[in-house]
Amino acid sequence: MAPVNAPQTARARARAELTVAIKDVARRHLAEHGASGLSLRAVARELGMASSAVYRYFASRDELLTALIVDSYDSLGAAVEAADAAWQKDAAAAGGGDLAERWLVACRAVRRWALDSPQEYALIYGSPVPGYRAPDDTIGPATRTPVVMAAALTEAAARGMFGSGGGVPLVPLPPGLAADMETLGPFFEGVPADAAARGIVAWTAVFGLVTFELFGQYDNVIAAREEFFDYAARALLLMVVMPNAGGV
Amino acid sequence: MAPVNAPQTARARARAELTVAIKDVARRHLAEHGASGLSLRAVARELGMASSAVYRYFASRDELLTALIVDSYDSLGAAVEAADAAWQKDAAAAGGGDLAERWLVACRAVRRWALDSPQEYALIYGSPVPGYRAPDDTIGPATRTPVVMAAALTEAAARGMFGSGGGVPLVPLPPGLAADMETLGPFFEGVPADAAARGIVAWTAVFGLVTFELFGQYDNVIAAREEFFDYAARALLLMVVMPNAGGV
DNA sequence: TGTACATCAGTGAACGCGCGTTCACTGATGTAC
DNA sequence: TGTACATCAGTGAACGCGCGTTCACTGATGTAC
Repeated sequence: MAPVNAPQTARARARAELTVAIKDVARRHLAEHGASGLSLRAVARELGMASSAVYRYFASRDELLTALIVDSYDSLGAAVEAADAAWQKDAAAAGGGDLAERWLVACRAVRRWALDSPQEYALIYGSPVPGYRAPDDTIGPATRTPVVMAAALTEAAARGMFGSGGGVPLVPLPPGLAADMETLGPFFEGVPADAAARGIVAWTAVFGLVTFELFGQYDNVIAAREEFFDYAARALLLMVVMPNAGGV
Repeated sequence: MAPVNAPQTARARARAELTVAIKDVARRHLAEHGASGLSLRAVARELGMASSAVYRYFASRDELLTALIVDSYDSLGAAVEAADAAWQKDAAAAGGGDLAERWLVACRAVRRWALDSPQEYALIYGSPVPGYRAPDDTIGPATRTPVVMAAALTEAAARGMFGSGGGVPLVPLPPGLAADMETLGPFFEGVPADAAARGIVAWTAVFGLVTFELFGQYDNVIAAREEFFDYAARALLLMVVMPNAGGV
């Protein structure tokens, strides 16, 4: 296998560039017409090439769509990771750092990204495209964001916020759910299973908030969007650490 | 204006029936091809009529879509109201009734309806149809479900679960959000503004849960769907009454 | 009750459009000797 | 370094399809007198 930075042939370089260009145009079309309105012909037209030429780069419309989905997950994941890295830097400087802040920073990064790229958000968290089945390539990129959000929890556990009991659930989980949490153990090291389950609820809820805001369910309901989102994110965090929250 | 049950002319009756038939077929097509794949021509074809004939019933594709959206909101609202009415009947018989149960019953009704009619759910809570703007007729029907969910909260307030302080927020809200909650006052009689705000978070989160389950975000994550949903709904309720939750 | 007219449902052809995908081809770029 | 061949990008025409919407029309139903 050639080294990553091997001198590319002109052909290979051109190919890589056009692949990116096609995706860029497709992304813009997505933003204007939605996923089901994405057309290979329109993309080709805008790039000034024959529609058949696009088939040298993507074998079908679905394959182009998959590439956009993977890119979107990656883009969101990178944004959240960057926000978390910034928090970690500050925390290291301050010798510790506020975990609630860490959670909030991740939540805000999700919301920011979604507001900045609403159609990409809709592509990955909105209604599934009818007749399209996402291949397994999307799983990895899709995991990046929840992993960061889980990190705040595991650090909370490391700091002993869930009590020295360690793995003993503070609220018993029904058996099937307990088994699920067992499987997810690696993502929640040291976190009691019931708190981890609530963590998944909180993760879900954050995307619920963003979805409602973006898809118009808050029109005529909530005007102070940012204030509400922050308040909600904080309340959800309290829900996760709930049994210890007596004095909060 | 004619009385509601006035003897209709044959023409009027036929019109009403065909209107329903068109919507029924359209709903089925929706379930198979999604909102953007809904085609007037295909609906007409299945009904054995000329595609132009549909225009006697709906002035455009968008108008048909609006009718389906209104129907969907109404269908969900009716399901949740029915579940709540059943709870109220039991509660009256038992002389009170468990409010947590009331909340749970409403949440489950939302989920059940969504699992039974996934494309209708996607139509109203999924990605907006590109180029389609929902008219104001949808607002009323859209309100039915949150109204029921808010009822559990107001009854909790009536029972004094938020303390005798009444309207005094237990956690201060930022000013813009406080103003929003002021506006929403009628829906949350007697409920402290901060608890009402958390109520909106919980409402949002429930739909977030349903959306994640339905749109595949829990694939390979949560297998015990029902157990998880119930657990989540309970945790969210505790979040709403949080400041009093010390012993729960 | 009977007739004359107005209303309405439904037809079928047409307009003008865009789509995904295939295929035989030309000409440029890359590679092996 | 130079030549011969293989690979690949891009073209343009074509296939076969479906769509929303309009329009002039026929014939049935409803209504006013």
